Amino acid sequence: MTDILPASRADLPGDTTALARFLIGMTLVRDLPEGRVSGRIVETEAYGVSDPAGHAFRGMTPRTRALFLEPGHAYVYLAYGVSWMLNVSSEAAGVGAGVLIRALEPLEGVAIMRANRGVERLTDLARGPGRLAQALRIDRGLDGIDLCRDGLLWLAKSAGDPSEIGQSVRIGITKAAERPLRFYERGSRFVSGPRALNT
DNA sequence: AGTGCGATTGACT
DNA sequence: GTCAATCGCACTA
Repeated sequence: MTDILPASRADLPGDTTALARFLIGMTLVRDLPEGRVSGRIVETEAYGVSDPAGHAFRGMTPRTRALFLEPGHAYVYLAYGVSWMLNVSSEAAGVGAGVLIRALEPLEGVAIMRANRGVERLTDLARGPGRLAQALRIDRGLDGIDLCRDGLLWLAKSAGDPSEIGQSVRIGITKAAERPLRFYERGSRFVSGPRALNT
């Protein structure tokens, strides 16, 4: 039973940076046995072609296979042995690139998110890539799935008017750290990172 | 087969 | 503000 529909792949920009910007304001939906969890995407980072910070920079490996799928597939990996990260594949099939989803504004299923996270504060549920994955119970099992189909995890069209989008350097990387490839909903309380990067 | 290192988070001074 | 946890992976040999 859905009152919202999956995004169509044809609508997704193929260009990684354009996709990172495009995803701001879209809805990410996770259907769990207990019910639906969803959130508005408020922060992304682009990891495009020829980007030394990108996991596909040195070619395809077993882990990064999903980055080479056509746009709109999930690339999920474990960071620091602790936190799961969700990316949306970008660029044409065979080209390795993607967009990291860094933060959500909770919409549906807040009680489920609280249970998954073990915290109460609304702004702590999905602010940060590892936290949002925990809130939505995202792990390796979702690696490679098509986010443009109504399934376990999928993308839906914009959840509200596009607001002003800010741009900054990416968070937590050392390679190519100067590139301004992070996008966020300006002023949102649900965006991660230092205050200086949310202006 | 061994090793160094993160696209982070939460606890702590 | 600082810092350790934790482990899969990519790289070297």
